[in-house]
Amino acid sequence: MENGFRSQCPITSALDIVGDKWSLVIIKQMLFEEKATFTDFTESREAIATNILASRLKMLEGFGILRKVKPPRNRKTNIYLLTEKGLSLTPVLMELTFWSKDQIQEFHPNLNLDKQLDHARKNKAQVCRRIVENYKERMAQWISVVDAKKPV
Amino acid sequence: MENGFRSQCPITSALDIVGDKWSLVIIKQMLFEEKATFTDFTESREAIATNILASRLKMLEGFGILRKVKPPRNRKTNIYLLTEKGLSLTPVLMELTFWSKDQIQEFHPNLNLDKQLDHARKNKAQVCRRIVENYKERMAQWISVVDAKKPV
DNA sequence: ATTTTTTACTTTTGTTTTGCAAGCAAAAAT
DNA sequence: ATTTTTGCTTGCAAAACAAAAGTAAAAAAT
Repeated sequence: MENGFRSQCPITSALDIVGDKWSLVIIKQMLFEEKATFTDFTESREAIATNILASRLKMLEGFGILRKVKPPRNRKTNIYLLTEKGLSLTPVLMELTFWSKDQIQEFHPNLNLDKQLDHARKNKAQVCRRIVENYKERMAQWISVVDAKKPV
Repeated sequence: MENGFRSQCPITSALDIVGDKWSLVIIKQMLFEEKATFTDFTESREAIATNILASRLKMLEGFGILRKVKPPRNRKTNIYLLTEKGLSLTPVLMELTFWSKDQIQEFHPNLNLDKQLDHARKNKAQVCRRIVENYKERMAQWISVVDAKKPV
């Protein structure tokens, strides 16, 4: 293979990128929990170590799943934004949620489940679009005019 | 948390179970590549080490994602079968496939992509059902009459 | 303008998970 | 009865992950 991927299988190759303990958790925190800066992530109760966080953010940026922007009037803080490539993992995250609700409550009775999960399950495509739109609206403030002209 | 799960988040909790390097690959090999015995897995080109394979199979069995059966007339070979809990990960695997096709071909141009992926994307629920049915038909031979009476 | 705090990391030092190679006992095939 | 196959386990090296501390630059407070 000799390009870092285990095989030619699309599933295995996807997992070669996001199939570790933290990548999808980071992406989920961005998409659903308003996390956008380095400290946002460190303040989550799902405590990821800062060294791993730094390396995962770098790796995900390298694959174009997220990108860093500087907010205007602050040269220190970085805002991490999901790209289209990252946002297109939304269906994967949704299906993991459905599976969790159906199958792992027996091991973990205290799962925090959205009350509207049944609705989401019946309207997957629509709900997925709304999640992505909501994200983009929330994050629009961080996208400078000059960025907005480029394809994300 | 104190039950082995990182948080109450359904996504994170699903990843606490199948979010490692090999679990979903093993499940994929069972569902799509006819792997059913220990040596079947070891003969795959996605070479998983036997110690890890053994520990993952044990772990997945513990979570009820797969189960072991003895084929009639052979007391040595074990057949590993996906349960309903395992089969219900099919949508996750499908979405990973779609993401792969759309987003990682640029890093991995030689992906083996099914010619019918576009059809699958437009008929997700139907294709998912067919995949599961096909799996069950293929594996029916290993399910003894006595097992078949119990819920899978 | 100087000090303090915040932010975004890096470094160090373990520990755990993964990977490789070999070994092994029971069952099946010859 | 001997050889091969099957389903693992064991021992050790390498890589990933984790906890804690440290650091340098920017921002905020004084």
